[in-house]
Amino acid sequence: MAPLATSSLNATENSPESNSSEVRTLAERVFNQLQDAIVRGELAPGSKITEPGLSKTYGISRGPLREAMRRLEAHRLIERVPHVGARVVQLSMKELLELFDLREALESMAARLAAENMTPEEVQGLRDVLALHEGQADLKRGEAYYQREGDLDFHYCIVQGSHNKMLMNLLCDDLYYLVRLYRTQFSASGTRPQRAFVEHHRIVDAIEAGDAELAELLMRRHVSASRANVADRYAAALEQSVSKSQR
Amino acid sequence: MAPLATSSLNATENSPESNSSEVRTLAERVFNQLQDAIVRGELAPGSKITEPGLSKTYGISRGPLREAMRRLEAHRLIERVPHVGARVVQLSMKELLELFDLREALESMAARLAAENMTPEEVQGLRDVLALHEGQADLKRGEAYYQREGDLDFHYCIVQGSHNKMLMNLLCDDLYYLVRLYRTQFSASGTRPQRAFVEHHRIVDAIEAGDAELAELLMRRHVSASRANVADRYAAALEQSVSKSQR
DNA sequence: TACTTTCCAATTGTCGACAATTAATTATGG
DNA sequence: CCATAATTAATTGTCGACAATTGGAAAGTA
Repeated sequence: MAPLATSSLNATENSPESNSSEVRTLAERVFNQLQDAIVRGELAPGSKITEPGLSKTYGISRGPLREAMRRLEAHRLIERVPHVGARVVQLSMKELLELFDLREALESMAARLAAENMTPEEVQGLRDVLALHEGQADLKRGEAYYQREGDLDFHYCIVQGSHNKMLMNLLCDDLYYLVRLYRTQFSASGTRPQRAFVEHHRIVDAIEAGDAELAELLMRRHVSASRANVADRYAAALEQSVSKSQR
Repeated sequence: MAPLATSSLNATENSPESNSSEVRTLAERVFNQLQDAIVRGELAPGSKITEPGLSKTYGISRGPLREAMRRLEAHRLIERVPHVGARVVQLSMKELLELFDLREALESMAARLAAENMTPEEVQGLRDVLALHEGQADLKRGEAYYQREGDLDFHYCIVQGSHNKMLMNLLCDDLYYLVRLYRTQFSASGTRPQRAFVEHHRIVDAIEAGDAELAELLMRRHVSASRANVADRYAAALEQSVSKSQR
């Protein structure tokens, strides 16, 4: 399995109409487009989306559109109520922290399995990904590396390395889209500079050494620290908005 | 949140047409029917299901039927290929073991959270469920308690007790249907008599005591033991079929 | 006979129209 | 003026028909 060449994740093409050679059906294409629009924040969280509206916007009939919406619902990117309509999900902080708890349990497991099952080629691919990110501008500027797409590429690779298909489906097909969504919803350009990057390296070291226990532990800490950081920043923002309203 | 009164799980009505007062749409109803048919094994694993066929069988048009099938696909009960068709999933042993790994990670987490968050009323509900099962015939006969629906009720309650919505969705809406499906596919009337039942009691004890760490550990062991049991039985069956073919 | 090519039947994908339900608006009475 | 009820507009649910794609069957050739 080849390592991810670029920071584009999964099969999430960029908006330029995604090459039609790979997308075999209309519903699939509009699903990708909608998914992208939601994750990027172009469709505001909580906003109501209507079938005739989208039907006109994307120039397709309601048939395939409904199919796309069903898939969005399955991925928990929208919420539907029978006979009422659909809205773009709006993650509360509670749900966001729940999401982190899930990631902690699942990704630590993924790291353990990766340490047991990853091939040398796959480990090298992991290192390549890290090297690639290392050269990127935003990391050099000491800005939020771990909050960017690149971070997910790393986690993505490890999940692939677990060789557990069910886990791959769960994390990559379901949860990671929510993670990306949150990053736009909370405009999380967080500041946890090189530390996350160092942690990534340590995790890869453990995986390469085949130390499953250590890899699991390090990944659990890594996600947990990320969670704590998000919670802290949220508490701080809340504090600030409170003091501001008292002024 | 009231404990489950009976051994019927979730909203999975029995085949008797599920009362239409709760099901608001045709697609939803046929989704439930199909789900039931698959989990019960009435639709053979790996068999191809065709839209016109089901359309006639259930007496509805292809529109809502496709919607139901999309939901089945999201729950991983069927697999669809564009322009080709859909088949009922057929779990390999490898995937089944992967499923158990997932459950181990997620349910141990659920047990920990349950120990932290469950209300006394909910704990009482858990005890009621166990008491209910204790009186059932199949347990008394020493038969496979942990392989029956009742077992899932127990796990279901604990997941609910975690008060983590994301976790609840993941386990109850996605994975548990697969677990039930496996039980019919592998005709797993396994023989792990009262042991599982005792383990259940120990877990509830830990939860009631608020001992999160212990609850997590016990649940992890419980699922792991169940997994090992399944793996052993499979290996034995394989061995037997091999020696039989050599005869 | 074996292999390729052509054709056809069946299934899936897409569309537009109609029915059912909901939310909002207006009308009505206290 | 407010609350309640009837009406209306809009949206979702459902249906049947047509177009596009696939897999296999039949025909043809080496």
